Amino acid sequence: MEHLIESFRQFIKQKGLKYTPEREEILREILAIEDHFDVETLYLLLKGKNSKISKASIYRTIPLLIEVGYIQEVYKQGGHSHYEVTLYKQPHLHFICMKCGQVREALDHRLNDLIKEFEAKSGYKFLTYHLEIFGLCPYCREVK
Amino acid sequence: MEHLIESFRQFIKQKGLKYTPEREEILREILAIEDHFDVETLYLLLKGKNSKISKASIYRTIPLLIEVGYIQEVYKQGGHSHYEVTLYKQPHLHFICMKCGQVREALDHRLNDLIKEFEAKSGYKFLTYHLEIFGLCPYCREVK
DNA sequence: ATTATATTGAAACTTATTCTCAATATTAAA
DNA sequence: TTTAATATTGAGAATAAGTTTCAATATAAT
Repeated sequence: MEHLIESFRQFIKQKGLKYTPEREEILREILAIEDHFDVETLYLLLKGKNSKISKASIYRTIPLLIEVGYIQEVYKQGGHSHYEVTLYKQPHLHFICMKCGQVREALDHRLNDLIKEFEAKSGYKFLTYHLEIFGLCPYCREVK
Repeated sequence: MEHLIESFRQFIKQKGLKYTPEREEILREILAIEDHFDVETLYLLLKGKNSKISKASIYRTIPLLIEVGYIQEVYKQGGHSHYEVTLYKQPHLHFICMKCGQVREALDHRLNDLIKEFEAKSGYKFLTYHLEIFGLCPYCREVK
C-alpha cells in the first residue's frame, strides 16, 4: 500500500504539481474501498472520519488518479459517474440493469483473448477496456 | 423505412403507450440522420423544419428508441450524451486513443456471439452494449 | 526566509436532464 | 360517434453533477 502512495507522490511531483495531505487522504480512502464508488459515497466516507476534504478536491483529484492508473470510470448511473479501483482487478465486463440499477461483473478469458487479438491487429497499445452491457436483469425482465 | 416506422408503432402499442405524431416525427428525423447525434443537434434540425417538438419530448422519446433497438448512447462528450443510429450498423467497438482522442470503430462477429452467449447464461435481457478500448494509437505509441 | 505558484474550501455558476402541470390528444369501449 | 380514461404534450421550473471563481493558505524551490 505504501508503495502506491509513494508512486502517486512521484507522479504528482513529476507533473510539477504539489503533493498535499488532501490528495493523499483521498487516495488512501479510495485504496481502502477496493471496490466501486462514486463521489458522494467517497465524500461521506471521508466526512464520517472527520475529514474536511471538500467535494471540489475530490473532483479535482479523480482525474489524477485515473491518469496514474489507479482507478477508472466504469459507468454512469443515476446521473453521475461511478469509479472502481483497478489496481487489484482483471479487466472485466459489467451487466447493468437499466431498471433497478443492479450491476454485475463477469470475467471471460475469451473476451480477453479477443481483445488481445484486436490489439495485435490494430497497431494500438491497449491499456484498458470497458465492456458495459445494458439491459434488464432476470427480476426486472419479468416485472412490467 | 416505412417498415421501421410501423415496427415502432407496434412497439409503442404493445407497451400500452399512445402513438403520437411527435414520436413519429422524432423517429423520422433520427432515421434521416443515419449517424451520430446529440439532443441539441436533433432539436435544432427539427426546429429548422418548423417543427414544434420540445426538447422534453426528445428526451422522453430517446429511451423508447433505445429500447426498441434503433439507437444507442455511445459516449458522453462535452457533458452530454451522444447517440448513434444502430439500425444499419452491427454492434461494434471503439478504440479510443488516450493521448490524441482519435476514435476508431471495429466490428467482430465473435464479439457479438460472445455477448449473445453471456445474455443466454446471465438471464438478463440485453438491450445494448458498449465496448471501449483505451490505449495509444499507432502514431501516439511511437511518440514519447 | 523569501517568493512564486499551486491548492484549498466554500459558494456561485453552468448546463444536461428530469419533473410538474394544465391543456390536449389518443384509444378503447359504449 | 360520443364518452371516458389515461397518456402525452410544451413550457418552464426544478434538480443535481460537475466546474469555476476567489481569497486565504500551503508547498517547495531558491
